[in-house]
Amino acid sequence: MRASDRAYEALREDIVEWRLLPGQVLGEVEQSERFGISRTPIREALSRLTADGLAEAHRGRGVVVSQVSLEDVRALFELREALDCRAARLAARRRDPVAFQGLAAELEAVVAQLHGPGTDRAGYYDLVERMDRAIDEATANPYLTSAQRSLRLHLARVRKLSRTNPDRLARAAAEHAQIARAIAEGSEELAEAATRVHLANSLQAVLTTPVREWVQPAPPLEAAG
Amino acid sequence: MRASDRAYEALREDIVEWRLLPGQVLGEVEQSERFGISRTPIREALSRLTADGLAEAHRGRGVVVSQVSLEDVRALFELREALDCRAARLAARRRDPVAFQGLAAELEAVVAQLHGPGTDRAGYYDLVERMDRAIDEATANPYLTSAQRSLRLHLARVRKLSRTNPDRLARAAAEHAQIARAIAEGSEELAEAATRVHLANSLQAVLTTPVREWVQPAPPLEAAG
DNA sequence: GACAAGAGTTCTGTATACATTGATGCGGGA
DNA sequence: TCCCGCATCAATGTATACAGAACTCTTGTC
Repeated sequence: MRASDRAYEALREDIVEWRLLPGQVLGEVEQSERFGISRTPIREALSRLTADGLAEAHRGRGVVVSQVSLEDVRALFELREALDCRAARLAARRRDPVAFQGLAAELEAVVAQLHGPGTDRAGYYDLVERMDRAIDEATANPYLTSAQRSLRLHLARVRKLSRTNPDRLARAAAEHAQIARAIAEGSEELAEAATRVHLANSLQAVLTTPVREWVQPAPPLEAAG
Repeated sequence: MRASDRAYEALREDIVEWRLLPGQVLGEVEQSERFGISRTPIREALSRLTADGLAEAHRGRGVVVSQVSLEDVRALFELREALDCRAARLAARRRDPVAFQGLAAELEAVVAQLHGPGTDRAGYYDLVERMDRAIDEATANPYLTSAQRSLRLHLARVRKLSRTNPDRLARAAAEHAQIARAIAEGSEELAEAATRVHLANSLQAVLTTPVREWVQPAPPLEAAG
């Protein structure tokens, strides 16, 4: 694996996991010393982060981690509605029924399990990721999948801001199961409707959950680390 | 302006304008000699092209211009329907009425002019570009705009494949005028419907217009020029 | 004659040195 | 006391050298 790939993925994770806060300056020399590699692969990593929208190149001041505001959350969910609804329709049209029946069954099991004592967040999130991949595969549209990939990066960052309520987790799983069933049945209308319901509830949950701070304070100029 | 920016834009134009054909290998040394700059800014330019999807990094064989197939056209228009319809709705909701009334009037003038003797393609394309920007501004959604920017790059490349029929040009202008009027009136439903009509007709036009070749032949290994 | 193994060559990936540009802080003047 | 301008400096932008890997051509063997 290339050094630039390692640096890119590490920095991306740091930003998504809020270990690197918005406004943080990502100096080339600083990061190259941190990873023990030269500036060249760091430059490529920062370039990719900028293309992803996770960072912005400020002329003369280098690359800084991008801000996330409440307005961004609205904008992200607007784009998500456009992409997810279309993806759900296309997936329902071209899906492998068995695959989505399986996902629906697994999701139902998670719903039942989340109503019990244990809360297996990791298992649920893994299942959602598999369902996203299954939808991407079913849509058979690399351009749509590419747009989704970029969008999910930002959504993951926003999601990490607030701790999802356990009750909401169970309801989200039930909504995902509904989407999977609709796709398995091949009903485009129902798949889109179920997606709309899920997105509306998800946005509601994000907006009503207490978050740390939407607008991060100006970070210290000296590097954290 | 940075050398890497110049190289990126020049290469991007070359790909969109089909001066660089799919499968063409973009060697770092070759391109650096062509632009008279070193490999470093060329690497950054190629990296951006790869992020755009206009080129692909082949392990060991460098960066090559990406292919465009009939399947890609279908996929692009599927994504376009998702993005453009949502953008039209949002623009109708948040638009500046005067701006879109002005665009509608200009488009009507172009329609009348295209029905006459002269065919001012450049003027029409410039007007469409201004309308795209106006919609981007009205949606007030940087993530949606970013997705549109990427998509339009690929669409421009596809569009250059076939010469648009003059009759189709006039009808397309009329459809654009319809969209602008709907947005100016603030009717989300009508804006979306008009967009759907335009996209269906555009796709139809692309698919029925004789094109050079959808699948380009394997390019010569030696660089062209 | 065909296939496989090896050496040569050419490419990418990385490191580092140099140039250039923008930021910062100090001093002078209004 | 505030503002403008210049010098200093630090960080980015670029060039180039080196290392490693992949492809290709050649050669030998079956």
